Amino acid sequence: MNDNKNSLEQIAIDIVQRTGTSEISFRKLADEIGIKSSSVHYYYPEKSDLIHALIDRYSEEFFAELEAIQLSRGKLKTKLTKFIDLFSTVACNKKFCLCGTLAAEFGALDDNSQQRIRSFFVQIESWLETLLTQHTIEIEDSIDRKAMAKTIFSGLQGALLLDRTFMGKERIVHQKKLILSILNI
Amino acid sequence: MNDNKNSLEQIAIDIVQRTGTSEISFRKLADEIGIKSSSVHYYYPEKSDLIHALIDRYSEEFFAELEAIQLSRGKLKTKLTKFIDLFSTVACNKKFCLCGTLAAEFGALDDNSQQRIRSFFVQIESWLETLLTQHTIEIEDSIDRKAMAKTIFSGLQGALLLDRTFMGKERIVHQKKLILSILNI
DNA sequence: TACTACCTAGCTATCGGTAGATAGATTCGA
DNA sequence: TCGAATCTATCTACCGATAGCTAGGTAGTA
Repeated sequence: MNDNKNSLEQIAIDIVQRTGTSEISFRKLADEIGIKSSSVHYYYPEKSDLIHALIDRYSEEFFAELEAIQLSRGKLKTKLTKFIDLFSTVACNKKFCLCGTLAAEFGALDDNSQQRIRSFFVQIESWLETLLTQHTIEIEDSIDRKAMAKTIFSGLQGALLLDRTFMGKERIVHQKKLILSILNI
Repeated sequence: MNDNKNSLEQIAIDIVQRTGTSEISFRKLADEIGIKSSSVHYYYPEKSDLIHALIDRYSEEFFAELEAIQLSRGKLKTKLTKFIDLFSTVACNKKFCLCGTLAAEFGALDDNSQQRIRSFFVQIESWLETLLTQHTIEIEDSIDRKAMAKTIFSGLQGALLLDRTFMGKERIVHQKKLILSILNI
């Protein structure tokens, strides 16, 4: 990918995670790297094209991290801790999940963006469910893997949203303790 | 309060809960009730004044509901269920918490709005902690009331955010089961 | 030659916000 | 009690800034 295009996406993703889509504009992004706004339209004809690219890129990067966790050796507890630490890092950088941010302005997005965000959430919940299933002998049979995956992810998203407003990671830590406790690991 | 002012706030709160602050404009709000945008500035000189009013009003209405729950008779389980049902209702209306929405665009807000949102979250967590403390004999001593309050609220906020994108209330239901289960009530 | 990655220049629409006017209601002193 | 003054809630008319977006040009590369 072109250097400028790469920088544009990085900058845009960062702004969205901190402030939402209303704070990105073609002119502002162009100014950041010293080109003209019309040149940004060369890469993304419409703003919705830019948003789609941001979601796709953020998803790819996030799932690459999940794959690394999946491929690493270790117990369920170790892998879940690595997963949760991803959220702590985001909170400490005063950011929120890109797709979480967009989910908060869901009604303002086009259908295509909405579907991409749903897909992002579904894939993460699915990854978590797979993780719990692969380590199935480490947790009790009575635990509903699918439901637990959804509960873990939504709990962390909420904790991240709240923690960012307080510039800490307290709630994520509490969620972590709760998760490890109910899984008894 | 004046009828028009009242309507403006109701409409604005609804829009923010569905789409975020970028979708409200003085002209749009004015059009909705058939007045001119300059008349909206009569009530709210600047946009930030409007946002502050929305947070204050939303907070008041929410805490009125919490007070009603607090004053009702019943076990902890009953009261917690009523609390959680508040979130289910919001999700079913395709909305998200107003302050949650604003928290997602936190970096774009003025200091005053940020402080109001923090205060909203702190008060809710405090209300929950008080609830757990008042019904302290119904749950185990080992449970950290303060931490549990934060965990319950952040979990529900995340579940609400996610459920809205799927137009359901599945994750809220899962969170509810988890909460009642770990409290053993 | 054709493509990539920019540029200049400008369009229309909308934004938040302001100045100043006005009709009707309210208040208040003579 | 009546008229003057003031207040409330709106209006018209406008401002400069910024938004997304487009047409058409160009230097360098493949």
